[in-house]
Amino acid sequence: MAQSDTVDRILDAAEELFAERGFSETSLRMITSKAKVNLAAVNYHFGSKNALIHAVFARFLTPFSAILEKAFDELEERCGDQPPTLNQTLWALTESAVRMPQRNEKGISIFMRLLGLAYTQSQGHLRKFLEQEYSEPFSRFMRLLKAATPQLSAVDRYWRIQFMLGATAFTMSSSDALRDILQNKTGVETSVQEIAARLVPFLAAGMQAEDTLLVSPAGSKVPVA
Amino acid sequence: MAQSDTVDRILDAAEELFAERGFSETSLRMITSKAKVNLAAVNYHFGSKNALIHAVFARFLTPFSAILEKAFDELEERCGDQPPTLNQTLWALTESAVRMPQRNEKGISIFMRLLGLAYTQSQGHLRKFLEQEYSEPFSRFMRLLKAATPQLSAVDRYWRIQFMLGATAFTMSSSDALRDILQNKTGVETSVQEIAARLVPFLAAGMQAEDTLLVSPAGSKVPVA
DNA sequence: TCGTGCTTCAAACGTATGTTTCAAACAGAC
DNA sequence: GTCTGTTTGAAACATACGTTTGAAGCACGA
Repeated sequence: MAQSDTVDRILDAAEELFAERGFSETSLRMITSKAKVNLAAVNYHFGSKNALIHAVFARFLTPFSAILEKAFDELEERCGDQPPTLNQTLWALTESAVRMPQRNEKGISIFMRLLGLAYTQSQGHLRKFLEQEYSEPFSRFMRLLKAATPQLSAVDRYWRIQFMLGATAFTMSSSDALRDILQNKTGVETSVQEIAARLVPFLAAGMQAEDTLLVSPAGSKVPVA
Repeated sequence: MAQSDTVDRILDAAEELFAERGFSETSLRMITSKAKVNLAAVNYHFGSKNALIHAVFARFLTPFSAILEKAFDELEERCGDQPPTLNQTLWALTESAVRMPQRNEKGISIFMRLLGLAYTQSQGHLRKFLEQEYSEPFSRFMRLLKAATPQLSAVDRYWRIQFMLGATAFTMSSSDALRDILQNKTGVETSVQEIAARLVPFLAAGMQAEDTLLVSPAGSKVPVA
């Protein structure tokens, strides 16, 4: 049992339960009983439930952001003086995610769902934690996106990035369920890699859409700055 | 006070608080004190907290699905024998949402956020309720999407619809926060209508993207059926 | 062998939740 | 005015939560 795997068992159970049910809907008692660990162990090892949530994210995000930085380094080096294209940037991101060493087969989709929840559930402490700890790779990604889409206005780009985040987080967060539905309907099996392969062209096309309509087809006025 | 506006005051307060904080994070005591109503009134009028959640959704969705059906009727009539285009279908949806009679200025964004939460927070009872009550307009929308994208394989269409749902639900569910961030950064004000006006072209372009990559640029094999 | 520091354990703490109770207040019909 | 059914009110209920406590268990160097 070496240096007590209690910590890891708690993290594994918490990660899975949080992804399934959300943060407030998951109690420490659920976590500790799934991890086969005493209730007090969470507060002993982590201090509080919020700190446990942070630890779950840190265990994944810290190595991921390192891999991502390296991928961006390589990409920029390969491109020389001209900025990487949108497709290249998006692929660098998804490849980094897919290449992450995974604890189990559900690894990626669990974490995508957690990232989606982090954005969606208004857990103030989590947002603060993520912004403080991982602002650098995030803003670097934003800079690459900006360079890859010089034709967009800042406002257009801002919203389209939100749309991309949404499509990604949402799809990946429910990728298990969506895969199962498709399997039942058509018998088609789908891997996370395939989903990514379908997602990237969708995002790139949306990001580079030409027109932002000024007036809806039905005639209602829609002012756009 | 007619026939006791207690019910409406509860619904108003619940709607707003749910949108701000999510369902489990909002207690009945918060709701009743905001509504200036006795705690027991919720269980008296609605039966349970879950039933209150359903009532909040029903109050908006029932008239909305009626408006939506009418919009689809008109659209199909206008198009005669050929199916409505993708843009027309998406606009029929967003126009219906925007044209809904609103209780106050926050009306739409509150409800968009609630819809996002409904998809995101895994409240089993809510999902069941929505599927049972509003499956018809939803599946009609799916049928229109299918007719509008005959060039897509069933599998491609399936995934791209998920991407659209994700971008929409995610953006709308955090539209307030995203608007505030943009306002702080650039001073630009944004209405829900404007977000929709930016979202629709993004979705349409993504939906009609030409290529589904077979192999990632970095060379990893990504088999696509 | 003993003692020390870290870890586990069962139990309890205080607080907050959704729900129930039952009496008081109320409205409208007779 | 009185009766009847509906709505409100204050209080309590049982349960679940995150957290704390203090004793027991354990590993390991002196």
